[in-house]
Amino acid sequence: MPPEEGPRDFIRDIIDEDNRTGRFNGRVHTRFPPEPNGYLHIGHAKSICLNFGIAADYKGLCNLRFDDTNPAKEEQEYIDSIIEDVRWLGFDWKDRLFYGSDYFQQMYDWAVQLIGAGKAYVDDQTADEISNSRGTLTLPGKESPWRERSVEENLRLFEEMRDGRYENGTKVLRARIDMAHPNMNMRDPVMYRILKLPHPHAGDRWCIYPMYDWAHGLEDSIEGITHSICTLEFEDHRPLYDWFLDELGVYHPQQIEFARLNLTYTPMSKRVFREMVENGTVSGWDDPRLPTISGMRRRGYSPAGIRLFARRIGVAKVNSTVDLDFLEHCIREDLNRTSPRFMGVLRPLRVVIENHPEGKVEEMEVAVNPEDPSAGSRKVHFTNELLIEQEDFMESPPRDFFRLAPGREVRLRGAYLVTCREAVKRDGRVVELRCTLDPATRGGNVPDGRKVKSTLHWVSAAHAVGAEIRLYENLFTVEDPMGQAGREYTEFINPGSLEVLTDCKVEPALRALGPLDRFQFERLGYFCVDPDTTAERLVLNRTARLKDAWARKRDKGQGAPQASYARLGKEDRRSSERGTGRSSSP
RNA sequence: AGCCCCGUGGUGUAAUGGCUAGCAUAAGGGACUCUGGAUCCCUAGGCACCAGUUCGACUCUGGUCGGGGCUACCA
Repeated sequence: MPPEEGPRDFIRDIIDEDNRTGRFNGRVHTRFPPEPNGYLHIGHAKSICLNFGIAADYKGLCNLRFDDTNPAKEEQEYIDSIIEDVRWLGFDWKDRLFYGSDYFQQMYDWAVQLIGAGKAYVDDQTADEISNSRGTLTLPGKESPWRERSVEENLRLFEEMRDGRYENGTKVLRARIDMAHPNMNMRDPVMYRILKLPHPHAGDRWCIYPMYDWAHGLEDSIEGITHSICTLEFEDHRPLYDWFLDELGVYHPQQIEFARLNLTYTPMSKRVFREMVENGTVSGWDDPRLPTISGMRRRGYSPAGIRLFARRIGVAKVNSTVDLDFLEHCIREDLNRTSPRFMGVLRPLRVVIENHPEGKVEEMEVAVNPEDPSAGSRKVHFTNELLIEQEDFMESPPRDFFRLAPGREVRLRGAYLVTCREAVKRDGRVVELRCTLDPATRGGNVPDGRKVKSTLHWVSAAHAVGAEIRLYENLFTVEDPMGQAGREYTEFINPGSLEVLTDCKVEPALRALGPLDRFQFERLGYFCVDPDTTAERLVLNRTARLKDAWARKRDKGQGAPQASYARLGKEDRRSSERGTGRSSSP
């Protein structure tokens, strides 16, 4: 990993101070500790980049550790996907892939130690009784009738719990702290529950499992973590994190909390993703509309773009919401400098070049990436029958429309300047353009220096290959679908979040690309090859549109101030309203 | 109501008692361009409020107002 230096933040300040005082002897050791109960998303990516990024900045280490203490929710499938996703993001934990469940024996021994010190006890109350006796935010809780059991009895009972002598829910081990504590987390929290369930990593060795609060600090301690970075909702848990470590007298990392990522138009919850996957709103955890890592990968987002985003948003303790546009901006920034260019036509319009002999094929040399001369050039075939974008032609254009119109001259990218002589119509619809080219402008160069207002992308009808192209829009119609008072997020699902175009025509060179390969269709946006692609069918995903000043100007003129080119798909909608024919099947 | 955390342009962030409050993005304008892309330039826009400490406060203290979190045998 390159250093990728970012702005300062309060966490690095804390680390600097610790280094200055020698608190951890100059060590910096973080960890990313997901629970394998779902797929990772952009919010996790922020945490991953933070933890691995800090380790890199300070020449320290960062572990990947599964916080797998609840076999009722965890699965191997998730373990596998998390490993794949973190690696894809570009991070390397070397030989430090750990599982909290590998420490269960040590945790058990420590629990015994706490019981021995009179700091933990076995409680026979039911879950309801425990909950009801916890008190409220303002009222103290009531002590359990089992709170004063002898150390010997607690030891025996705990051992019997471990040995499977009791059924689920009949007993728990609790820390003996203070049922009147103003911090609810300190009111004798549960440390172990009985769960007669096999564990995806530990197998069937255990039937009691530790709770998060008990386990997490111990995992950090065992691994020698210096700075245990987590999200804000664990702030109230820190006193407990500290209490366990102090009572045990073991190595004590510093927990630091930061604000989790919120994105406009984007729920960030495994629960919501799961529901959308299960009820078919999206096709799976890797649906390109989802902000899961796997979804973004399939959408065509690049690891470097995501890392750039994570670095730029910074980290703080204020709850905040980042504009989804900013994520797209960062993705575009990376894709712009790395993507090879191709031409492809989403909604084809036939163009016949009248003064170019039928059957004559010219090979044009076009740059692969104007941003990167070292990428070289490619060849595209030019013939007398071409395909251009329907929306690049208007029969009676407004003054600020720069593209093709009857009598207008434009450049065909890398080919010739052409002039539209006639628009052939059928049933009132423009179905073909008759154009002539200026032979002096071969390659797109203009020897006499005359200016044309625009350059269009095109493909040779005879050479182009068909493709299915999937266009994505925001999954939701409002910035905060979860925060709409009294209404369900399901009411705000965007029915137009996916549009499938099946009659697209693209450069044949795209055939050579493999699954997930990213590229730019000039003037259209960034795309990638969907894994659904087969030998017969090329399937492409639109990752993001290019910025489109014309679409913005046009939409503004039509009095649609909120219509962002990036959001509402005005462009697509309008072209179908115009009746130029939408070659899509919904 | 008790405990904890947090308030800097529209949005995301920087400043560590001392230059004109910086950067990014979004917005408006312009230049340039074989992508109406990219790039470059310009403009507008902010320290929640009130006291106090200090030569000097975004920064320290107190209060007010506002926002968030916490009552799982989840993490």
